[in-house]
Amino acid sequence: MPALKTAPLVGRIPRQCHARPLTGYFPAVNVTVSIAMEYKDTLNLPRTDFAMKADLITREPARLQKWEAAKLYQQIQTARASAPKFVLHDGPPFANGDVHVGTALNKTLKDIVIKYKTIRGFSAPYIPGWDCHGLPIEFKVSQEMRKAGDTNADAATIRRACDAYARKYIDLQRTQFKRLGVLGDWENPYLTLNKEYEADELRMFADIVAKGFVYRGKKPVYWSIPCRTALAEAEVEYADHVSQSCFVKFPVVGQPKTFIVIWTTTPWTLPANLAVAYNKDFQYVTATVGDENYIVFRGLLPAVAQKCGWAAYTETPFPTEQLASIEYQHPFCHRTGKAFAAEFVTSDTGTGFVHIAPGHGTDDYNLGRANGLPIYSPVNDDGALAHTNDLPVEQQMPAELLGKSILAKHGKSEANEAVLHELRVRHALLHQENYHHSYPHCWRSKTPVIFRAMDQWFIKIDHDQFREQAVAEIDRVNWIPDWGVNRIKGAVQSRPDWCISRQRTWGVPIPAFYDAQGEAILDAQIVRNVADIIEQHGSNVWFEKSAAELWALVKPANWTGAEATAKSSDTLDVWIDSGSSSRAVIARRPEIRGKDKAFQADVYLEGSDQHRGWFQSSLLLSLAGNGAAPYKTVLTHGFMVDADREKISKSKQGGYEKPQTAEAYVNKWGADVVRLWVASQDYRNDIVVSEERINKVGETYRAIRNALRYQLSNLYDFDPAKHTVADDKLTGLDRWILGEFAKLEAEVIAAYDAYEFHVVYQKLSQFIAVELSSVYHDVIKDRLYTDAANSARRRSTQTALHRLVTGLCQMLSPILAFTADEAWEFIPGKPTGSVHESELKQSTFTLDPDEIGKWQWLKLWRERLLPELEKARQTKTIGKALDAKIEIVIPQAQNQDSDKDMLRELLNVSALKMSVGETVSHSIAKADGQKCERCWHWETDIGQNAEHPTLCGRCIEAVLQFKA
RNA sequence: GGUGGCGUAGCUCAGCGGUUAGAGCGUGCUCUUUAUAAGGGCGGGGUCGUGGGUUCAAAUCCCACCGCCACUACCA
Repeated sequence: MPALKTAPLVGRIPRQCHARPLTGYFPAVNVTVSIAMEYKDTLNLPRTDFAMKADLITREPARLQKWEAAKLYQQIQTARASAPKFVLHDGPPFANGDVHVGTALNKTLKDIVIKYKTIRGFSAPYIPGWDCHGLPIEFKVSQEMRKAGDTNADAATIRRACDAYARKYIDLQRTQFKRLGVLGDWENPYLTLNKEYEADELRMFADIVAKGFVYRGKKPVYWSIPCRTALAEAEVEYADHVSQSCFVKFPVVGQPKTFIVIWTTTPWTLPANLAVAYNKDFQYVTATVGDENYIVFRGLLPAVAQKCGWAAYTETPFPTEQLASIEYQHPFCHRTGKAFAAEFVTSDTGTGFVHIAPGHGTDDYNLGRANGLPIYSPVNDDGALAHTNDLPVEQQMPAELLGKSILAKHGKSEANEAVLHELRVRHALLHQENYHHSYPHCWRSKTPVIFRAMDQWFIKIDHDQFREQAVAEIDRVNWIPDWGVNRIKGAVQSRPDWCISRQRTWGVPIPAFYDAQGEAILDAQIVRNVADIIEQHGSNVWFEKSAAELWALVKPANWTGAEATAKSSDTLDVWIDSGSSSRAVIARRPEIRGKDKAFQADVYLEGSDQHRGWFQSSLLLSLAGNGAAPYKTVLTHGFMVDADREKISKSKQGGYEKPQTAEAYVNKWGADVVRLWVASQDYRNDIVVSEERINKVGETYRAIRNALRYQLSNLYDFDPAKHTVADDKLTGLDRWILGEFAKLEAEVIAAYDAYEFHVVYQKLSQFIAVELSSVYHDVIKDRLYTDAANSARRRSTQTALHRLVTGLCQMLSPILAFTADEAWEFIPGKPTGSVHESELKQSTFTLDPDEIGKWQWLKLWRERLLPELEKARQTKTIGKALDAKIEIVIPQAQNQDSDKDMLRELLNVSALKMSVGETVSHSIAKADGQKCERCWHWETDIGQNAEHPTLCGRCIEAVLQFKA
């Protein structure tokens, strides 16, 4: 119960009373200052310990401690044990670094959903997770070990260090997430490094292996040179890049001085050139320049001529069908190549001929395969040019090129330079220029990736109509916003086979073996056996034991295949880790297990980049391994962007001056302001991060807080059990606000249900500013303060206030997790200890149609008369509204005295006269009579009581009751 | 290049075929000192991205374009 600030003492003279000569304010009344203050003490002025100043920075951590001590999350779960279930499954953030604002946005949105579902009576458990494996951690750890002088650590040792590193950041991030007010089972999160998780992931993998999805193949994959590993689609991002593009002459065999002209942006792939592609629908021409003939696509000849500086040339048609039999000499290798028709050859850039290196591009690979070319990729793991076994050595690149590094340093790539030099000395280079375009980069090292063919494990997307099934499954899911469906469909429809092997140590091992011939052995039963031993010992067992030991442990009893002589050292793509959570978490944890389908959650909620990331990997794995999508609804949000609308990326290079950690924002504004800011903007678009915007949200926060404070402060003597007034006995004004409030509640609930939190924010803040602050709260001051404390009218208004503050706290609580709970504690007779345990049931309060009509009439008059009062104020006829009396003339007496009183109250004037006349009119004048010392109304009945000569009749009654 | 999203007052958002386009915040002026490091009132502020079209009527539907953003694509 809130402590009373001051006891209402009659007769006691407060200290401050001499601060101002009050006599001037009470004209025609001969009183002393001390008596004036005495009457003030008979007013029911607001009292509360709910502070005006939020002081979130200190108050929020204290409340957090309180929640933890009370085990609030567990209490809520227990209380909702038998309630209908709502499961939001957490996408695991990466266990590295501080919590970024973008991650904070995501977690806050999830928490708003969970808290809303909980307050609507659902059982909505939240099990947070972390993604623990992967390159960034391995990088950091290897770096630290190198600094410490340890350069020769074995895989198991590195992995133990990675484990410790991940756990350290899980602890750090857990603290930061909690600080945001996110409630959940923080003591039992799911971690992709847990051995139970790894085991379930491998069992899922085993199912997919058993169904024939997994194969080993040699095809071009994204390769990150610094990371020395293959990458998946989800691990590349696009960035501007300057390529050293060039136009190159390929001499045609048997036709001296005649060349096919190709254009490439990657000169380093020329040593891998095995063919040239053309488009059979194009018209080609021979351009003669001096004594040389160049074959190009006719439509591009002018552009090529301009670039290559051909001042004058003649043009003769070259029959396209002859291209099929043409043979050309590689410009610097001792081999020849052929031309093949291909549809992907376009007419907008280049020459109409595409240089084909089957080991370095998807189109090239497919064309090469179709025409029996070797998948030749003369690049080693270091990203340097090298010979391979695919071609006779004498046909491969000259020795000068060997060892040249492809990776650009200071804008120059050794390999490109060397190839260009080779072309120049052989007079094969027609033109060279920088070409600006966006190019895929490694998401971790930020360097351009290369396409490189090598032996990898893949999941076959077109296995057994799987791609079509996936697309069909996508249509069964509810995507919010609905354009998300196009995103993921596009991603699935166009994606190549999934390269799932990584040449790294910090990950779940691919439990494959090799026989003496080097043939890979991947068997579902073996994978399951490995899962079992990993569940016991953790995945390090794979790295600690020898191939022979492992083989003995996991070889199936009825094995008839080849004997293993070596084990795989590859690990699984981390997207397999997090993508397996439907099996390893949803189906595993009883509190979130699905009813119809054990592995299926109600909602996934992540940033829109996850359409090609977690949404996709989860869908593909769950569909392949479980038979259906792991979610019913997928909610997507945009990103945090700065004032210039640039994405604030976690891994952005260059960095920001200001730290973009959640902590920085929370420490400056408090979690509730951050949460309110998140809620305030339409998260389906990007969320703009700027001081200006957060500060504005801070203003709204203060308005909300003040409204709650005003309501609480006027309930200090209200006991709902004793004083609640029945609906039909409430005054018209109170019924009106409750009617408005019921409408608001319906709108807010609808907005929450549609996950449109910015609408919740708008509706709530506007209701507080318009209906409450400028109308209701302003009008009820008079009756709350001056009526007798226990009068029916005052209790009626308190009944309304009590309902308002209760409902407001509940509607606000998903967003203002701390403040709503803080205010809740001050509500007399609150139904539960914390607002987060309470249940928001939709109100059934409605106004009668004639009441609604009456209020329309009243509001119309209020709108009409307020500007008139302002005019009177400006001419100094009155100061405040109470100094005025108003007369209005209406056509017919459709309203009774009570309506007249209501209008007077709504306008806060001392007197209102209503009369019937021909035309509508109104007039404003200074009020008659004298100003009552206590309530400041101007009344004509002042001075009728000898004991209280300065009071009006109403106040005399109140004061007499007060004394009694 | 392709696909998608967005573009309404300084800011955040409503409105999504029908009266002079709304709200809050901010801003200017002002009242109040009984929510007081609070509260009230009044005012200013918008070619609803641009240009066409459909319609009696368009911010709202259609088309084109412009701008911003995201995704996508080895432009070889």
